[in-house]
Amino acid sequence: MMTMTQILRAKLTQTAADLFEECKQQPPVVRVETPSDPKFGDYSTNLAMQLAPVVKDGPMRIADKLKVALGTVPGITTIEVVPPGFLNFRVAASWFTQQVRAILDAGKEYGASTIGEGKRVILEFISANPTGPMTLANGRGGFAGDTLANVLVAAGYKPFREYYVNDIGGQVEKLTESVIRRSFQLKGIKVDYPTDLYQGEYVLEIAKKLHLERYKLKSANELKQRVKGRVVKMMLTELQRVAAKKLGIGYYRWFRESELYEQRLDEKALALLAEKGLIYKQDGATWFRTTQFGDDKDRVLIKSDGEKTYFLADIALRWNRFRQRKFDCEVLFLGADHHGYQGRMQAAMSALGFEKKLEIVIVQFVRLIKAGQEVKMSKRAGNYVAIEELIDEVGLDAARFFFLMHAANTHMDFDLDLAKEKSEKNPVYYVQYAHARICSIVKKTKGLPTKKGAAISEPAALGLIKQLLRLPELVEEVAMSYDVHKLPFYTMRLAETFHVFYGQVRVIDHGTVNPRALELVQATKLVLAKTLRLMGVSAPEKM
RNA sequence: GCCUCCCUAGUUCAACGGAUAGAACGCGAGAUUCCGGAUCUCGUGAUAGAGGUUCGAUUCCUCUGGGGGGCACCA
Repeated sequence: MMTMTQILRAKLTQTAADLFEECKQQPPVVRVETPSDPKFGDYSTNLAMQLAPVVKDGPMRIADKLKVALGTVPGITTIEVVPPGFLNFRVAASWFTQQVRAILDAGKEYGASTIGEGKRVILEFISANPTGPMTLANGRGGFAGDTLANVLVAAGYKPFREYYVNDIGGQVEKLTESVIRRSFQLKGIKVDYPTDLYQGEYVLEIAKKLHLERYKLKSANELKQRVKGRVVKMMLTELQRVAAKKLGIGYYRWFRESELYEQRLDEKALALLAEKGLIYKQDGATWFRTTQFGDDKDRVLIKSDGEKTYFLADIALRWNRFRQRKFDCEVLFLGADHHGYQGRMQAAMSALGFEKKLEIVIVQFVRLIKAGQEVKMSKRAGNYVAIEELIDEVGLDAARFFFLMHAANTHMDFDLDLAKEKSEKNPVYYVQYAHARICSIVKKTKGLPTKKGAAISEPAALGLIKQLLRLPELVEEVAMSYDVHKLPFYTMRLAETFHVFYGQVRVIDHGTVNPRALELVQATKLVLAKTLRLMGVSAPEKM
């Protein structure tokens, strides 16, 4: 089903091309909006103003020409030209009311789009090191990534959720060392515990579960090797539990860094870069000339001690994703502390011929406020609040909604003391209440006589239909911009519009049902539930 | 010092370069003899400062001030 914006966009593009020579060569990008103020019509475009510098004429004159050339458009009753050059369209009430039927007919498919063209896109998000509990920022990135994946499905892409596990390397070594030392301490053996080891409580818990005394040790090194494997496994299991059970995120795959080395993809990546003369040795280390691709400085791939950097692994990983597994593109969600990583990563992509395949979304930190004071959090020091605790406190729906409301690139504050109180004032309940109310109404209409009602044309009803019609556009918008925060704002708007409608139009009137109003309410339920599902938030029947 | 993100109402956040800058919470005043008052209606109140580009700037550019995060052979 075509939305009115799609119809108008197509019409206007064609008309502009017919009218102006300049538009034949390069078709203008036509934007059609739904103005907030009804006096500007139901739909509006600024095309004439955009065209003014191109065709070198006044916006008002262009708007007039467009209006005349457009002629009549089905469903449109009037076209107004308004200074400084807007074209405002008014839609027939009958067209709107017909759309309700169309939404219900589309059912679960309503809002779906084909702009994705079946492209396979891999989404990597969270990917916190398996060295401690997930942070609030991890959760924030996780909700955004998961939601975007849902939207991409609706937009016709084939998304693939992946968690990249750094199961080897310095951080894992450090955690293992931490666990071993804690184990000794548990047995009453005095060992020192340097401050650069992991300080969190969870290290003790792992140490308790490990029962180190059962190991028959030959050497400290052997102990470490055997413990390491188990520590990683325990941490991984824990992360998987939190993701699935607490965050409500289902990953298709947990990809281990060690898999890359088992497949020798690091060597593959090195060979490719060497072939292009992009590698050199200095001070015993192997360097990659990322400066040739706009990076500030060259980067190390293999350290002088023979250890491979995560950067090398990340390059090998892209080879795996784009060449071996043939993904068309990737969206990578990174914490703000990694933003300096973008330059070298994109440089590597250019070097390997993967230009524009990798899109990086930087998710800004969550600042925790406690008793009016900012809490400085550090994973190593163990003095931070895990996302799991927050969800236990306020519930998954409230947590997801709250985090999703904030655009990824803005810093956000989270007041922990107000978490509980805030959860009751969380707009998610406002939205869910609208859904529950609708379910209740629909249930009550069962078995009641139906009144022969004319089409509904109350302003509140038309306003509600207009909101419902926004969903398909929203899905496309979010799929292209990754602005998932638009979803919760849309549901709030939709719920509000519904509540207003509820106050003005009766579905059940003195024991009889107005069938047109009932249809509209059912369509609203469908759209509300669909949007909430995209966000991973439940749509309760009652609350 | 260099790079980057942010600065909008008392608070937390919205607004592809468009028309009167929107919500939520807070505060103040109202609304229901029938569908869920976790609702609705009205009021309160903001673009950090100075320039620039533009028909038009919260949005783009420059400078200033304030805050977050980077600037490793860590991730």
